[in-house]
Amino acid sequence: MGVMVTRAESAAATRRALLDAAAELLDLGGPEAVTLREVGARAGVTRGAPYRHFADKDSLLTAIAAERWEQLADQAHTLRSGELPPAGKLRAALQALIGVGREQPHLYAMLFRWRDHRPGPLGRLHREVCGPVGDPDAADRAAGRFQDEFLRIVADAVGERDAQHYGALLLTGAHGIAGLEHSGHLGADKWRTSADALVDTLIRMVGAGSRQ
Amino acid sequence: MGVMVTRAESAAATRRALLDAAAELLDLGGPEAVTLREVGARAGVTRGAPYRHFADKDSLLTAIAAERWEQLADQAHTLRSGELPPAGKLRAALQALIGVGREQPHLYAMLFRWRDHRPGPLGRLHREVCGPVGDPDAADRAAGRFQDEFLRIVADAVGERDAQHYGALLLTGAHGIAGLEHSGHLGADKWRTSADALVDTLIRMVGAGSRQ
DNA sequence: AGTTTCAGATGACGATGTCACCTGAACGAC
DNA sequence: GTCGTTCAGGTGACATCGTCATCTGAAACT
Repeated sequence: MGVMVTRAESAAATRRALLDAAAELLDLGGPEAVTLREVGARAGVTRGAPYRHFADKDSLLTAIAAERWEQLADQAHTLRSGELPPAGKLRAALQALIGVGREQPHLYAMLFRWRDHRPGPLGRLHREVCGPVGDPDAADRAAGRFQDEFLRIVADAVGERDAQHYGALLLTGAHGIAGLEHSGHLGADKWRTSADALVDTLIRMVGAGSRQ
Repeated sequence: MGVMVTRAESAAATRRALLDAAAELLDLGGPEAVTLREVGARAGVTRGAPYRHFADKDSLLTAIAAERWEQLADQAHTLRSGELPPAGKLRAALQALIGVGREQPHLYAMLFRWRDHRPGPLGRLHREVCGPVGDPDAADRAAGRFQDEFLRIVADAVGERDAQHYGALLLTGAHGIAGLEHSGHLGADKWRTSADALVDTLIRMVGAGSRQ
């Protein structure tokens, strides 16, 4: 790891610093707190520098989500080839997702955000001149990779036949648990239960339902 | 319905117009599209008028969510005293929630938003002088009313014993289904299923699980 | 060495949330 | 009925934000 000299190395380092700074700000105060000025300042550059690496603010946030999806996909892949029992793998995969929602709620919201895929009114043209800066579909592909891994885990647990239906049921279930836990609508005294208990019940029910 | 003359009537009409305009803009383009200037313009007033009726933009959006929760609570109440079979009531209640997510996704997101309960850095003081303008806890109370009604429906369907646990499971399930349907992560070819099918499976499983 | 490329800096613009201040009409007391 | 009060709404202003056009200096290339 020599000193940064080449322009490519320097640019790559800046891009990484921008991503890290933006991710930190996202965790702290949500998308609203991710101002390009503050991101640039924390990365040691100025306001407009991010536009050399990302089409706009939205692309920067999407890139962060893409990296997290990659992590989750790798984690699921490792999990799949592990030695846990099938139900245990299911539980671990769902808990991994819920864990993101618990520890990084703002980032979690980005993971399941509507993909606007906005072409960019003017930023698009600007990027066409300066060349492409990032794959806007990267997040979708990474999310797809996680879903594929998860689908395999489900198939190993409940069989290939209904893996898709039950997989969707488990995924939506975990997503809802993460969402209501975060919004505070679950921790109230009204529902005397916990996210962990709900996940376990969900897995148990799916297991029972698939065996009959 | 005479002509508006009294100041109270005029103010109430303006408040209603502001809520309607904001709700429309919210449906069209999300919270970002709800600009106080445009809301004022559609309500026939100017920029700063909303501050006479709401502490800030966030309070306006919260008031919209509160009204929708009221509707949902009333709907659930009517449903509870209806003649549908218990499982049918469950299905209708969950579908009502999912329906909001399907037809008014931005509003739906507001329903389950983290309640910041921000006291308002300066707007709070301003409101203390001009008097309170709206109950910031109204949304929470209305949401609680819906949850109470739903909890009763669940208890009628699966028994009082595990109503809380299974109620939470159903609610989180529906919430997750609504969320993934909206984000597009469910409609993909990967998960060959539908929101309706998932809801039915969920209810069937809960019914089976509670009977054993 | 001279030319080109390009990451980053800078100035500027429009939009937005918010506040302080102002205005005119409805309201209450007499 | 008159007069002072209250208060819904209008207006100007400010800070902040995303974004774009333009500029600059150094690395990269010939």
